[in-house]
Formats: sequence, structure tokens, C-alpha cells
Amino acid sequence: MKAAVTLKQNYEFRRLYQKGASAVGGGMVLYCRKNRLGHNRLGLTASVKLGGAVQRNRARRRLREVYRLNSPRLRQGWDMILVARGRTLTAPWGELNDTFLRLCRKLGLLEGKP
RNA sequence: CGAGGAAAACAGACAGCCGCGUGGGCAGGCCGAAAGGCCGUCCAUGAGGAAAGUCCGGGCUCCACAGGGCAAGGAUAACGGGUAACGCCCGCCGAAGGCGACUUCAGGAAAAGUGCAACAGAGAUAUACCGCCUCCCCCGUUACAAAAUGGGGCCCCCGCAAAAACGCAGUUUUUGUGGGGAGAGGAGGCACAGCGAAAUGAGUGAACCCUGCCGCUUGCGGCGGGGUGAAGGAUAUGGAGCUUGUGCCGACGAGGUAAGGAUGGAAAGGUGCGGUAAGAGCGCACCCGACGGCUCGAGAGUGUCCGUCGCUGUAAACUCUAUCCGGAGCAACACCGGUAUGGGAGCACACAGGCUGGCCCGGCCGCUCCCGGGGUGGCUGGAGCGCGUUGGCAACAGCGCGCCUAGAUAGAUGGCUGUCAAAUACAGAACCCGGCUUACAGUUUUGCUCGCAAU
RNA sequence: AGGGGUGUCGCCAAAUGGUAAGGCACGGGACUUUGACUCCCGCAUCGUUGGUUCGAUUCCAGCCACCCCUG
Repeated sequence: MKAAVTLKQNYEFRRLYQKGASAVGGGMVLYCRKNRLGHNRLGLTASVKLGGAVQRNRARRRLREVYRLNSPRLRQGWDMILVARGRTLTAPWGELNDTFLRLCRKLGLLEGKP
């Protein structure tokens, strides 16, 4: 993941949590908000409640992979945050992928369809 | 073959597609004056045995020189070695456990001092309740005395004297003395159990008394306030007492003794013989333990040796002895750009206060709060890893040859498919090493011990 | 990275190495026609695993969980 397309600062996360639109699905939470950069940025969150470092790393990697494989279908110019839940670790890959697409469709992030 | 114990090794592999970090290459593309940056492509490489917990020890960096003195605190604890060092490792001694291979041990000092040892038990750090023995006194018997032998030294009642306690009167207790009585078929006492009277008794509040307001039936009713407070009353408190039961002690003077006596974690070294009035390490033999000498060993220690002695346990209670310890941590620290001792607010102008983790000397600095704080280095070649060889029982050390094996900075290893019987154990580097502790599915190898069977 | 603290009944909590106080709650009983009040009785792996000790909630060590502080 390139440095220009990730969210790093704590105030950026706080701004999305407060002002962004959100959607909840099995295994993840998605926040999004429009930016003026013309490309997308992604933030990932895995809390201590998920488990040790191994579990948190695994949750982040699965969410990042979901975002990477589906990024050509997304509209540009949005900030997004994916928050890991307990089912992020245990859910099968197909279910995780479908959930991400369903949340994006709900928030109007997919290219082409209204 | 079964059971056990020790030491090591591994920690999914392979193939395909998409994707990530770092390093290097490219007569590739774009931006830029340049340095360089971005993209693309190829190659190499990319988490652990515990990376974890952060429990010890170091390296490294800074604290002015990391300095002097004193005190406190902390850590460790047989002995010898290894190591940069350690609380780690190896060997060995001792103790405990196991038939054994082997495992475990915070393993200095209790004879410097202080503290603690409930309950039980006669007695708990030294005692004398019983017992045993001697002596004294009284009584009986034989035959006056002497001597011998047997029994007793208690308890109850009455009188007298003295002392003490309760304010006096007076009462009680103790001691002495006189008389009488009971008593080994047991006076008297203790413990447990049973029965159990009086009395106390919370909250509750029948009834009565005083009083306020309202109603009309004018002395009754209703609603309130205050006081006295009956009966009853809990498996509660209490415990006078009993022709109650069961069990035990049970004759009490003076001295000696520490053999025996239901306890306890621990009872004054153990067994036997002698000895004695009875006894006792009082003496002897054997055994056990402590200390000193001698032998062996480098030492802790050891022993068919000699001498002295017989001492409770606890120091993960205080304490004593010996040894070691300055502090902070890569968010350390250094450099670049930069106004850089950043900006703002408040307090203060000195015998104050802060830092040098306690105090003194010495040294340094105005203090507190809020906001902001980019990049690079440190950053991985090291007390490194593998193989061989030499020394050593070993830990380990020396020499030779070969190898380079993560370095991120919101944090790189992921997703899908297929094959292998199955692989979803514990778990993610963050300055680096040496250990310890804890978690862990399973697989493999090499010695060793015990049992059974066969040869 | 460094430092500090706590864990005792369902809740709040005390305790010198020698039987684990107390209050609220809960269960049973007494009182009452019944309920309430009141009284009596009952109710604990002392976070966990080892060790020291005759004996551990207490002393020591290792784990587990939670909370707090500094940068």
C-alpha cells in the first residue's frame, strides 16, 4: 500500500468517525467521506479486543486484500475506513468479499450503478 | 514387546495466478536547471523457538568529571570451574524422592542477641502433677523399750486464738489448736451429657389518661398529637439447682530423682548391661549427631582413626556474616533545514525553588502550564552462523576453512486453486546480544533404565 | 519503554501466621389473619499454581485478570 493512499493521522480517523457515512455488515464496519484529492485513501482499524498481534495483523491483511481486489470497481475521490470485527478472522473469503461489495453498494461507492 | 527417563532436530512442503517491504540492475518512460523523485520491468531476499512476559545480566548513548564522603535500600548465598557479565551454564558435595535410568532443592549463621511456637499435654525451652525412693509424724499388732511389720498424713461438724479481705456492725477465707464424727464396699472432687426455675427480653401495641380539630345526635362519633404500657412472646439471653446418668481423679508432710505416664510437628541422644535407697551418660559396649585434630581430596566434604561434648524448631520473622550494585533509557543521542535557548499565558527577582532518584561537600539551572514539533543517521558484520580439528569429564576455549542470513516507521509474508492421510499448535522482529520464565498440535533421531519372552 | 496498585460470599468490605468480622442481598424459621417491620439460624475453592512452616488469607516465588501514572 502506497503511503499517499493511506490514512495515518489520528485526526483524520476522528473526522471520519464523526462526519462520515457508515455501514455495518458481518465482519466489518465501513466509514466513508468525500475528499478533494481525486483518488481514494484507505484506513484500517483493528482493536486490542480482537486478540494478540497475530490476530490483528491477519484482520488488517484480509481487509486490505478485499479492498485491493475490488478497488478497480470503486469511484474515485473518497476516504474510507475499514474496522475489523471478530468475524473478520473466522469468516470464509467469499462471504467477506460479498459483504464488502454490499456495503459499498449501500453507500453508493461502486462505479456505474447509481 | 511393553513401561519409563534423558539429550537433540523440525515447526508444513511443492506448483500456478494476483499483490507487499528492502537491496541491486536496466541504451525503458514521465517530471525537474541540477541533485534527484515517480512509474515500469528483471533479479535477490524477507519473523521465532519461544520474536511473548519484561524477570536478571551486558553492549551502546547521554547525564559537567560521572566526582568524594556518610547512611539507607536492594540483590545473591555449599564448593570448584566457564563466561564480557549474571540470580545463567557445567561438574561435584550434601539433603529429599524414585527398584532404577534419573529428578528436585532461596542449600550461609539458631553456640551473638531479640521475637514466635495456637490447641492438646504433668511439662514447650525448661517443668515437677502423678509415680518411685528416703526421712519425719500419728495409730495398730508382736512383748515395756529398741527393732520389725501393716495402715495413715484426707474430708465433715462444733469451740477457741491469730492474720487478711470487704467502709462499720458483722461476714468470709487462711493458719494454728482442742473435741467429736464419716471413710478404701470409698468421704470428697473434676469433666461431659440430660432435665431445668426465677429473671431479662427487641419490635409490635389491647386498654387507659391528657389534649387539638371536625360533625351534629350535645355527649357521642371520626381524624390526629403526647404519656403509661397488659397479655403473649423466638432453636434468643440466662443457668438457681437436681435422691439424674456416664466417665475419670481420689488420701495431699519434708526431701531426692528424672527411669515410666493418653498429648504434640518438636519432650532433653537410642538399645543393652552395670550401678543405686530410688534413679540418672553416673560408668561400660554398640549405634546416632555436633565440634576440633589427623588421613584423602583443588575445595565443599569424607572416614572400620583420635579427642571433647549431647545443644528444640523457625532467619521465604527481625537480625548477623560475605560479595555485588551511580542513574536513565533508541521516544537514548547526534546531524540537516530552520527565527530555533519555537510561540503564548501566569508566577518570581533569592538565606527561595529545581536537577545530580536519600543526606553533606562539590557542580548546574529562573519556575509552572498550554499549543506546535519535519527529515536523516543511530539500524544491523555480530561476545555472529556452519563444518572440521586440538585441549577439557563437561560448560567452554583455541586454530583452520566457508557463509552474510529482515530492518519496517500506522508498521512489510496476504488471497484463491491443486497434490501430499491430515496439518486451523503456541504465536509477529521494532536498538542489539547472553540467559531465565511462561505458552505449545504434532513428527523424527540417538544413548540409558526397569519388566516379560527367546537365544 | 519505564513505574505503581488491586484481587476475600451475589454486592460493599475487615482481619497480629492458630475457628475468615460485619452490613446489604438470598434461603429457612419465630411473631402476624396476611404482608411489612423486627429477631434467630444458614450461606466463602480467601484470583491461580507451587514453596517455607507443625500450621498460610497473611511470608516467598511464578502465572492470570483488571485498573492507574509518566514520556
